[in-house]
Amino acid sequence: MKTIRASDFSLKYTVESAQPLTFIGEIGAEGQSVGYAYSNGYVKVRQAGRNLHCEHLGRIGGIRLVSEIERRFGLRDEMQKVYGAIRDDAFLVESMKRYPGMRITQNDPWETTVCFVVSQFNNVKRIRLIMQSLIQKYGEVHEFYRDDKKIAIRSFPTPTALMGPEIKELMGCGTGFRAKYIKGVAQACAQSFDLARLYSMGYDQAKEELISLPGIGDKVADCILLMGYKKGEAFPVDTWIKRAMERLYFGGKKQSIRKIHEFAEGKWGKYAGYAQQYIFWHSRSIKLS
DNA sequence: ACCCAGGCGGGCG
DNA sequence: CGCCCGCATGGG
Repeated sequence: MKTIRASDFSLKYTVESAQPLTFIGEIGAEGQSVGYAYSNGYVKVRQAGRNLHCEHLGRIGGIRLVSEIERRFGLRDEMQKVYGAIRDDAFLVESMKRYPGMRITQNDPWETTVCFVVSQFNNVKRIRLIMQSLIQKYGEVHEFYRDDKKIAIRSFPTPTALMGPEIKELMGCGTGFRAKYIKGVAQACAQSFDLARLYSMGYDQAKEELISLPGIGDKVADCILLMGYKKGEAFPVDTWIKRAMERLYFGGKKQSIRKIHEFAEGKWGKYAGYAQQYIFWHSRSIKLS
């Protein structure tokens, strides 16, 4: 068990706000406990005020626990700079007031890719169900012992595990018409496409690479770049963001996705991803229409 | 019954 | 480019 001190951080808002949706267990009313499976291990994090209590079972990729938690939950982001950069609008100020400490997480690129391929033309609750269903059906089981109690955890299925099944079979997990994309992306990532290569690429090039994969377009690519690779200039434009941006900055007039990208890049630069997250979660919660 | 959900691919002008 | 359509599935 390790304890990390963290200010300007809310585990609850961070995990609830529809970022990659594969955590284990529920966020309670207190909001303060969450578990994640790793390729051969399990991490549990609980927040009590400014203290973040972390424990792990098994390995977590050979990385130090504290360092991994800091990286994953965005604890190294300088929130005062973030807030300063996006505080130029009443809507954003209100969102920051409602969800203080909501951070952009950084998740496994492969898991993030599948998550946002599944997200297209779908809703948050069902995305969570589908991801859990894929894990249950195709994830590898790992067993750990704590206090003589056996704990079994399934990790997220590898590309190889998801390229094998027939499309019909993948649809059994509720993936619908996205099954063919999942299979296609899995095949590419298992054989020729190296997701790890994108870490060192610039935003534009990495985005172009991702869009070459089946089922990944402008919006899904931005989600992967933001929440898988932590490229801060990524600005995913979904239906909520498009509506909100048109209303907030274009007098309610319809805009093309490209126009919205240009505006966001000019206004927020490398903090655009954070602006997006605060606009997205707030407009969704108040059902801005 | 109808509408929508963190879109994408393909076809058209 | 921009526009339009179909697409699986489940919940309001």
